[in-house]
Amino acid sequence: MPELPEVETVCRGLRQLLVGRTIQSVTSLWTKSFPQSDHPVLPGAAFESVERRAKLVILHLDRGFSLLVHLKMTGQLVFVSDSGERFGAGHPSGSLVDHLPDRSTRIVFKLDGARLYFNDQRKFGWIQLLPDNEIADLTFVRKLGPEPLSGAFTCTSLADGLRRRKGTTIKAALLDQTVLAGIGNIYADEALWTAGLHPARRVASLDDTDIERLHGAIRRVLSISIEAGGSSSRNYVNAEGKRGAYLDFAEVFRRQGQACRRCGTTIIKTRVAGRGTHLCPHCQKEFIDWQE
DNA sequence: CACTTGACCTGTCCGC
DNA sequence: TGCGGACAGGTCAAGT
Repeated sequence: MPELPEVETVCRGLRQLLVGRTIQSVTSLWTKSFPQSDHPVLPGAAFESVERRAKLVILHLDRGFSLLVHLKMTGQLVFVSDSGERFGAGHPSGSLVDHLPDRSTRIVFKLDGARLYFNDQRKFGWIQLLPDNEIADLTFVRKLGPEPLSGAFTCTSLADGLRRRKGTTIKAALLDQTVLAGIGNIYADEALWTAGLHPARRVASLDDTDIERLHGAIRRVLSISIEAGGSSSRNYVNAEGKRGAYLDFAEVFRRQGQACRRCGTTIIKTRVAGRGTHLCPHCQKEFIDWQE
């Protein structure tokens, strides 16, 4: 599930817990999750820094290599110290991952004094080891659009990105990582409600004001979620195995049948761009493009 | 080129 | 209670 706010939250946690630690060994329980798990550079390598790009976790090691981790739908990176001490136990949003490894555990990094678990129920996620200087050359990294919370993401850059997707719906365009990086199904729905735009609106029908509202909505929704520690959805946990709180504040996602907090109309769930889509039929009017 | 669909997997939930 | 089918937060490779 993890989208930008969840991946950002995981990265912030790992930065505190991982940097300075050394990998002692790597155990693979599912080869396809990390085909290079027995690479000779790994034992003895230390974590230097943690970075996020789009929904990608980048763990920089010394020795000039990095581990790239994509959590896809159900991936988790959970840090557990050898003492068994549970970080943040008793946190209000609670709900810890209990005993690791469990049946979703695919890769175990044994560190000095701790373990890092890569869990992934649906096995879509992956880990890749590669030299630092090759990260930027990866095709899918090169194609990524701007980071929505960076200065590079402006109304103009959004309009430029959308120009390439004029023929499709605004929801499909927001999910396109080459338009902007890091939005997934939850935050697409949330941003479109915030901007008052119907998900099935054709990109070509948006005017400058619409794009301006959408730009602001994207930034606001993502910032609020990061502050809340990401969403509280089923498969997402942060580096300490805890859930976030964002869905407590969600306006439409998984709120079908409940009242819109802006106008009281019942939120509906439908299908747009092949994905479950939540919207308020009053605040997000379908746009009819008249022509004689 | 741009858009849509299917595939990758496991688990859960819902209706019969 | 069991079983089949739809669906789940992502993204690529195919297809049109």
